[in-house]
Amino acid sequence: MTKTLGKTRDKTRIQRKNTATILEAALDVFSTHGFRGSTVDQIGNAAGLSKPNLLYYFSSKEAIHNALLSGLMDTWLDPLRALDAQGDPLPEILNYVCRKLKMSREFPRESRLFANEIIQGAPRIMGALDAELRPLVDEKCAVIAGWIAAGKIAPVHPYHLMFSIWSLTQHYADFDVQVHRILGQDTDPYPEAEVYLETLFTRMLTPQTI
Amino acid sequence: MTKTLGKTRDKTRIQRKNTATILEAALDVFSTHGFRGSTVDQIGNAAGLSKPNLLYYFSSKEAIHNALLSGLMDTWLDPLRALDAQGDPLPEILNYVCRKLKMSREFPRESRLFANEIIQGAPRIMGALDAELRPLVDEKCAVIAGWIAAGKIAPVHPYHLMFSIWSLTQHYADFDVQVHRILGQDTDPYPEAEVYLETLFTRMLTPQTI
DNA sequence: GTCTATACAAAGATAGAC
DNA sequence: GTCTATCTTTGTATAGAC
Repeated sequence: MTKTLGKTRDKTRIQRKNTATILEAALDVFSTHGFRGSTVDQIGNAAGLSKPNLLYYFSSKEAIHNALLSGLMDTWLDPLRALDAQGDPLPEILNYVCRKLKMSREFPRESRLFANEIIQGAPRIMGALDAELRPLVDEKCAVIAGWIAAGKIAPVHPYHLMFSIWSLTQHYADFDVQVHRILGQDTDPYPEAEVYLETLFTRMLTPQTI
Repeated sequence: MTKTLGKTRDKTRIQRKNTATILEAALDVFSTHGFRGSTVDQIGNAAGLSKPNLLYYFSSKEAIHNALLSGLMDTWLDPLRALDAQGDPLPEILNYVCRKLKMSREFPRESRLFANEIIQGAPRIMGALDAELRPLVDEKCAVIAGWIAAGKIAPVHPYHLMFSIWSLTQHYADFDVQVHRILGQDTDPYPEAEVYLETLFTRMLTPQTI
């Protein structure tokens, strides 16, 4: 609102910074407690801002949640988009598994945010599932079906293969607490998980030449 | 409080019926919205009882939730308890997978209740994880390690094998909405899931004789 | 045992001063 | 842009009539 470019850019910089801080804090809170289980106060505290100030940047609690979700689906699908129909079938799939596992490791909160949303009936991302997820999955499953038909990998149900990759990799983010209760608090499960999953998919997908 | 056995039993019968109705309704609501996302009103409506009447049977919202959780862990571990160290290794594991998948099919709400709890940090069942889940898992993983050492099944990390069984089977209950969005609303995913999982674990665990 | 009415606390959102 | 104070709604739980 001020006239000078300098001040305008200052404002924008603060806004950007606070917006980012809020989203960061909100990710923490929403991913742990779910949408209805989270309060604006909690998010404010986590962000170091007062409740009214927080609502100066976002018009409502739901607006914050939407901002998080709207960016999420895109990022979430990146590893699958990178699956290359022209590549070597088995390595392509193993690399996809690897990328997905890396996402769980690096973005566990995003994974839990997504999981919370799906478990609770996906009320806010049902549209994105139909518009973005399903078409991409259909496309990539067709690729996999092609590889199977060509005898490049062993025959399996492409869609359930997809489900298995998701569930196996996301488990380490979503059920993190349980994994650590079993393996011990100080254990990093990811290195062994990577070995395990590579073994699993290699054995399952290697064509039987007998 | 009445003197005659008849009336006393009548009361008890009503109490049992209403208690069961409430728990049934609460399972519906809690498994969908999580603890903090659920309201006593919702549960009351689902149970066909007024809010105060519901609180006549359970002292608080948390008491209802506790009643559900306390029974859950035991049921949840039954399929794993049945894993028999004396049995044939591969069929034993495949049967465990099968029982676990059947649990997802028959008790999807219980699965989601559990998933909600774990994702949100397991505040109310951390104790049960340490006291019941971990010892049982340790025991059964030792059995599996024995089978591997004896060359009865191919070498894999026993604990990650366990995680993979859980994640693959529970996925069909917890991410039910997503599965149906991908496969179509009217598709029953379980028959093909069973074939897929049997194939997966057979290929992974069959010892390589080469 | 079940209801209506209500107390009480928590949470979302706004007003208005600074 | 940020705060204090406040309004309003919603939600947990209880009081007390029937």
